[in-house]
Amino acid sequence: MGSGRGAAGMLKYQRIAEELRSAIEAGEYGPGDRLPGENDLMALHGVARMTVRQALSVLRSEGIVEARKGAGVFVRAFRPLRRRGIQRLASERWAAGRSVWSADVDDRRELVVDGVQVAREPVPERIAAVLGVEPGAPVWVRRRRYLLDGKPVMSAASHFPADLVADTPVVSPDPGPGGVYARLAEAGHAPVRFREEIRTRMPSAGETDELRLPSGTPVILITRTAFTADSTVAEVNDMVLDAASYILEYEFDA
Amino acid sequence: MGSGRGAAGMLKYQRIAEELRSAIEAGEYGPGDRLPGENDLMALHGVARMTVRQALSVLRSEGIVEARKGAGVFVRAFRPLRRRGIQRLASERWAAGRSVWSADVDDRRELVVDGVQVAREPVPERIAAVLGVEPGAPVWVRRRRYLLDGKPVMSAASHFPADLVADTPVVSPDPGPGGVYARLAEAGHAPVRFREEIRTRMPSAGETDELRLPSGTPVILITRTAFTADSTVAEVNDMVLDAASYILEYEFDA
DNA sequence: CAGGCCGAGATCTCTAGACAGGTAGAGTGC
DNA sequence: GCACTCTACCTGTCTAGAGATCTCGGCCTG
Repeated sequence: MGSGRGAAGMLKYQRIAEELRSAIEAGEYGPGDRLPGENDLMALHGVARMTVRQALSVLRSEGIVEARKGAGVFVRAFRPLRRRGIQRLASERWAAGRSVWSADVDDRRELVVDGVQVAREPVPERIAAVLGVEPGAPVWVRRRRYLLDGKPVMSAASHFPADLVADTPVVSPDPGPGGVYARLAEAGHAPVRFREEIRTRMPSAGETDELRLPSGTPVILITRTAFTADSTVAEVNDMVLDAASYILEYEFDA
Repeated sequence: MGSGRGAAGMLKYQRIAEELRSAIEAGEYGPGDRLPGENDLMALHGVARMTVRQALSVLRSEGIVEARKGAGVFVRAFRPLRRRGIQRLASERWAAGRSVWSADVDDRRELVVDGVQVAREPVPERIAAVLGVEPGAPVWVRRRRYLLDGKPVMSAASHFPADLVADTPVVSPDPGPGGVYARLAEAGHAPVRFREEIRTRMPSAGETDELRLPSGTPVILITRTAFTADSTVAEVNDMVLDAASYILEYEFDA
């Protein structure tokens, strides 16, 4: 048969995708509901399996449905956290001994830290210049993952210049109340200014794996640089967030 | 043949995708270069066309490759703009009569405005609550698109309460030096505080169309709310950015 | 030399069928 | 009532082939 513009000027797989999409938008299928299966759609539209699969792959890559092998195709939900970029780093917060992250969760949902690892590693090239150390020089790296309702929503790797944090609680797995910023302050390296750089792209295979992302979800990359009063860099924090789990917020004066 | 784990524990299409991916990362194919075509890959790996296509679709959905029908599959480039969220809205800037957007382009590349439209429209539901007007009430909407080297990288729609901007240059296509914020200030509604909310997802069909996005590129949604000194909302600006064209930056004190 | 035509080659769409492997509910046995 | 097995169903992978449609460079004409 080949292709050729179909009846309504639309390709078959586009027609099927469009029909399902508008059914979802109309609320016929709510979050978590199962869509008709491949076999149903084949019979319903009189097309081959691969055509139905292409229609479903459109919806998957748009991130509005998620296929679970052996079970079916399901409508995805969007229930993001709100991450307040500026207030959460206000110094009263970490000075008071509260964790920086408690500012993230607006509902009663809980972010838990998973698998903290602290190690001395050679500095990645991209970060060496920002930290102001020689490429390949050792830095301290704190890696951890954050789970929401058991699902990973973010992974982070903080990089500290080795001479700044050696023999401080910053390099112990549990840095104590107020987090690493409170410890940095006690060591005379209080962060006074932050820069956050944000970009977004589709995840690499490793990121998909680590955050257990369904296909069709982008990741948000945030690189935060913390500056001390004498303009040295105390930390470079590389974060990878599940885009479907976050809304970022920045509030500031003109 | 069916599937079943292949030789190296990897599926055929994954093996092909992985091979191409690492060749790209190794620099064998630079930005803009053409990859081997479907027929070449079929012959080279001894697989069916659909299998090669699935491999290429993995790379496309990762956004590292872009197919041009009739021509081939090409490696994509990533040359983003830097958008400084806070400095660019500092009041000295628009008071001095400079356009807000000149702060975006760091290189010598130029952002040009395309197709400004100003109209009175019923307020979208999502924005009504923020603006503090009745759902469906008329508001003034400024729509425009921004092009970089002829390619659209962002579209924006600013919403103003009707009573605030009626009979001001804010609702004329060309608001004059300093942009709409300077005009709002002259009308006694100078923005003194901003909130930007950021989220990210795959684009809808309309967004793909308007920004001419290749598949595999997410969009960044920024909603900026501008507050005046008496805490009323002067503007809600809904922006859609091509994620491959932007790095966002926010810099602030602890 | 400019401009249009044309064809080779590229991707895109679609078919019909097959097997692999995961899921979840029904039914069975204790 | 509980745990286990079995099975029908579902998605994932792959084949071999064919027509549609777009691109781009070469050729030919004026």
